[in-house]
Amino acid sequence: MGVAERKEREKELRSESIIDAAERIFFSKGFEHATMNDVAEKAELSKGALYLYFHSKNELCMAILQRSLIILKKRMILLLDDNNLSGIEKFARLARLFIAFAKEHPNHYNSLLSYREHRGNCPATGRVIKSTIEENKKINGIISDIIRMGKSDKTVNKDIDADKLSLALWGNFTGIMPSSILSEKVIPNFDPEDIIKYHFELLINAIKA
Amino acid sequence: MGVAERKEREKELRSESIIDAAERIFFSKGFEHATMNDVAEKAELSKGALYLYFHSKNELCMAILQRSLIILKKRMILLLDDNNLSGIEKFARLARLFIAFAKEHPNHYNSLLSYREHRGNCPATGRVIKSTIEENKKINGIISDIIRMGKSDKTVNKDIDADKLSLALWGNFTGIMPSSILSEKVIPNFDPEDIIKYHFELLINAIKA
DNA sequence: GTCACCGAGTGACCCACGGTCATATTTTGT
DNA sequence: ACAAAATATGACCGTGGGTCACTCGGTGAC
Repeated sequence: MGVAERKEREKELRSESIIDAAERIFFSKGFEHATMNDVAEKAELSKGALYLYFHSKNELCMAILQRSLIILKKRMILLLDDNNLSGIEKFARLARLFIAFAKEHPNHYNSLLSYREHRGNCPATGRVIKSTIEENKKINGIISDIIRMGKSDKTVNKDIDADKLSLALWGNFTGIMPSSILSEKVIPNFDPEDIIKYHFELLINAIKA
Repeated sequence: MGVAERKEREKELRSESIIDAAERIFFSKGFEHATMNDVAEKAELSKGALYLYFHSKNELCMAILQRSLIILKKRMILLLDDNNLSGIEKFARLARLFIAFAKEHPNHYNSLLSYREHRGNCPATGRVIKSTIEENKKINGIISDIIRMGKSDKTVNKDIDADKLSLALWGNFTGIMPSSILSEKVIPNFDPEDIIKYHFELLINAIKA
């Protein structure tokens, strides 16, 4: 009697295909100017059906954000598991990883930045919010692990607080890039990559053993 | 014939009083849930009149954001002009200044974080956008000046790039705090202050002469 | 003093859009 | 075969940003 299981699977698939549609619409028109009707049409469903899967436009957007975190996480896991690199080297590569992610997935990177905008309008108890937080937790965990790895192999100063530094880095990632948008008009030839790289250089100097 | 001048002044005053009203409404209800009718009522004007002064709800919000930058700038100028402190000491106090600003003006700090949300929907040529960018430029300038001051008085390593570090710091400020909102549920007893302070400590270690 | 003019201010109105719900359709269990 | 349950529909609603034809009072020319 696998009917319940099959239904579950199908529900999951529908949900994913709605997110697919939402990504296309939101990424091309922008969240503000995209409508739920647009999404419904792209998903080949009626508008009402969307609300069987997501509480609101904002929650749908959070689902996209969650995907972004997963993409990023996967890349980070590859880095974490690379046995040819010392801890401090992995740390250094985080800079490149962040930049590459933002360049290769500009829309997903963008979605990360509007977290605040959507979070407030989602029911805090919803499954989407919960699993998004879960992903974020994992990402912070991976950064911490990399730093701790550096402490183990003596390439990172043993007094460094892995958890705090991990959070600071995440702040940089979600802060420097957008602030660059504000600054792009201000500083001629401004290059956010450059800023991130420079900042990492300073930090590496500060934490190496 | 001071009529034109008087009218200009009055127009300026009206504009400011609209921003006053908008601050009260937006800060108490949140941008999303506040309506232009609310603002009009608080400003003792009709809704139509608001649009004589601001192109859109988003532009009105940018005007608030600009105020936030001005408040922050004033505090930074006081620090910059303090003759009792060395360059590196001023740099160190920036951490406290950021934290104090965010604590004492939580709503204004918040408004800074929604820059991206509003920017896209304002005419890029509007006076509000232009003067907001101007303020941001000044703030980055002040941070750079502080760092350069440190290089002059030999408390900061002469190889430090003041402009890049300035942008990195601004990114931290607008990144760590909001990321803390995401993380608050993740890390028990998470304290964003702590993260900022810790991050500054590392940087100070990295840049001191 | 009069009067045409100008621009600030008004608020009824438009309409796009998020969200709902009574109803229809399909699937399931017996 | 048929009822019950699950899934989907789309007309409809309310809200709220933004507009515009109009009012009104101060201004300055004569």
